[in-house]
Amino acid sequence: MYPSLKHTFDKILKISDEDWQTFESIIETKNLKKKDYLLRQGQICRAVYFLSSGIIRTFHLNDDGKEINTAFYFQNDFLREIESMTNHTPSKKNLQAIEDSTVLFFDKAKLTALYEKSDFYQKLGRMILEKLTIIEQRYSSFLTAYSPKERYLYILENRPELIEQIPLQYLASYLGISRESLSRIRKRI
Amino acid sequence: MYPSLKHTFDKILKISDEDWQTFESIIETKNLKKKDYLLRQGQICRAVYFLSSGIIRTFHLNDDGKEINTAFYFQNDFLREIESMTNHTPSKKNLQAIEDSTVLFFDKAKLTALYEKSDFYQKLGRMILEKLTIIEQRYSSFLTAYSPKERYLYILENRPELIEQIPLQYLASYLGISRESLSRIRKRI
DNA sequence: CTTTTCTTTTGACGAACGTCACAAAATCAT
DNA sequence: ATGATTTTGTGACGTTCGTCAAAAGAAAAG
Repeated sequence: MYPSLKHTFDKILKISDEDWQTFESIIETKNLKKKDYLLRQGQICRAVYFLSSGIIRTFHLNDDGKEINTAFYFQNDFLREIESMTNHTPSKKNLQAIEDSTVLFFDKAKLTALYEKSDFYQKLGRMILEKLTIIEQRYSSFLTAYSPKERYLYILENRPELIEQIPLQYLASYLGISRESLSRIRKRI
Repeated sequence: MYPSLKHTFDKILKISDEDWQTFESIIETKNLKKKDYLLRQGQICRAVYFLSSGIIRTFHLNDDGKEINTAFYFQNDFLREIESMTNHTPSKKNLQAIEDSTVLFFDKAKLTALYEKSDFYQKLGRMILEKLTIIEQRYSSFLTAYSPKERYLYILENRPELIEQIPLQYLASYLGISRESLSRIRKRI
């Protein structure tokens, strides 16, 4: 079961049959229709999520009540909603399906129990976090190092799936600009 | 020895005398004069750093050759230069002292050996990474959710030490704007 | 197929930004 | 102390941005 998750684990740190069997037993599944929420602002996040299929976005509302998108997830991504889960605090962010999606999730309490059982999970958890931290660092460099137009061109070059599959109104705030400005940047090619 | 590091550890995860003694044995120290580099772009980062005293900045050059500052570190901060260390790839970033600084560093190979010895270090490492990831997530939200002026006001309110102790020319790129624009925002109060 | 709803584009306008050049102020080194 | 260097502020200018309002286009619902 869950071959794509197993494959994703294996790429990070080869998982033994035994460890995988134990891990499989804590996996739960959730199906989301387009526009369904996986997590809402204010809720406490109690699980680690792995996107099995579909597309999910992270967004929050700024002081003006405008939606700010800070992440888009595709197949085989781990969702980076660490703050709420780690600190047991209400999430500032929403996780919402952009397309019908299937999410695997691993309950935090069960995961903690696994951490005690075998070193392996602890190590895997650390390595996944390393990857997530790197992604976040790259995103903030991306936002500070480039102008709006350069950011769009960068995405066009390096993450075309965002432009093809994410509504432009969502993508705009991810690029740090308004909907209309993104439209005009696209026009200027 | 190293009371502030021990205290910082304890706040994250209570460290036993035994674990601390083992850990102490791998600690090394580096003193930096103002403008000295702890790490240069292109070098491979081989240690985790903890800033014992002083101020350090992270910056890199964008395509126009302009310096982009993406982090400032103060006393008792862990430095977030994860990508190069984790992936053994040349660093894209520079770590440079803004003031005379003392850095504790923990060699990656020695740290890995500790990870094998006791679960504790593995867990501590994971928890530190969780904190670093949260910081990075907040920074990117900060950049996308607020206008340049709002970003300055936010820093003024929440991180006044940046405005007091970081040269404005460095702070500007951290806020995602030009030196001159920051100067004008300050003028408009 | 048609209507409704949602998304993207366009126009107009004022504000803010980046850039270049230079001036003023502060800091450093001798 | 004083001259050199670095940092910060200002002026001018063209460009791009955000906003509001409305139109055009695409997608969803009946």
